[in-house]
Amino acid sequence: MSSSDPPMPTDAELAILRVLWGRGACTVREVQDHLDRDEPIGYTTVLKLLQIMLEKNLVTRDESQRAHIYAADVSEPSTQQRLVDDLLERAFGGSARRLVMQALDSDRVSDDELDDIRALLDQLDAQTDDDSDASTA
Amino acid sequence: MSSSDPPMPTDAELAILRVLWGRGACTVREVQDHLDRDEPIGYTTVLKLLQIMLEKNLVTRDESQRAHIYAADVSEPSTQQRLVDDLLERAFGGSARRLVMQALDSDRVSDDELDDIRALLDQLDAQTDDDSDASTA
DNA sequence: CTTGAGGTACGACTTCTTTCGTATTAAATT
DNA sequence: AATTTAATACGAAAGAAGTCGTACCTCAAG
Repeated sequence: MSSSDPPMPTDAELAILRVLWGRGACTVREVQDHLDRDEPIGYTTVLKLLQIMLEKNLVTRDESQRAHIYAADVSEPSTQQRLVDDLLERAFGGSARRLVMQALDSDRVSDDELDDIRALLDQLDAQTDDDSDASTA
Repeated sequence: MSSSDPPMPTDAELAILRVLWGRGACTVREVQDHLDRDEPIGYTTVLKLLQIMLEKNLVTRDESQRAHIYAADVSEPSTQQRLVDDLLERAFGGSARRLVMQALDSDRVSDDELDDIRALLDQLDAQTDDDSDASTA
């Protein structure tokens, strides 16, 4: 294996990844400028974090220019999936149902979002049916 | 304020809370015996964690017996809610829709669970309508 | 050539979490 | 009463995460 299992990003690393996912490859300064934290964060702090993330293979960097350009080396969905799975294990005993219910039961979900989710449910139903059909074959 | 805002439980603390939620009030030894960790964990470690959790108001204890009895002082749903909200902010930019989709998109969800979730969706639709009516009053 | 702006590298400090060793206390048993 | 057993309390070490200061490098402008 070469880089099969990237480690779970820490809090600060996740904040940086979110910038890279949102804006694409960035210099250190760009990342710093677009982190939205409560507290402002020093330039060298961001730099150091990116260097650590490079070692962990969470990002890649292009050193061809003087200002190195960093890009995410893990995808947003796969990272989110790992975070959700982790929370699922740690706090919900693996029950996705209960996690989803907690998520929905916050007041953060709009009607439109509910519609979207309902659509996804339908789609999953179809998939699950396909699966069971396939598994009986 | 007296104890209005309990802090977010750490990993080890959450594991302990899960024992207390599942089994009700416990002695230190009971907690230790029912923690399912990869590594076994020392008695005094559990004790120390519970003492810290007591200071943080995550648990209460009954000292009337020689072996103190600890009980969760935060509820499972409210804690789960806070963990979900936290993940929502940190990784999903507050979009519950996307979190739910990640959660559902794992292969962990059965048909029955999907039905449950659909039922909750319907219920939420009703609630949302009620809320908008009420908020105009 | 000198200087200064803007970059990288890296060590070190702080705080938080987890862990356990050791001291002490209290009860029960002999 | 003495001893053993089982508990609590507490200090402190080890590790991880986040933060920044400082040193150094490079290039371009004067």
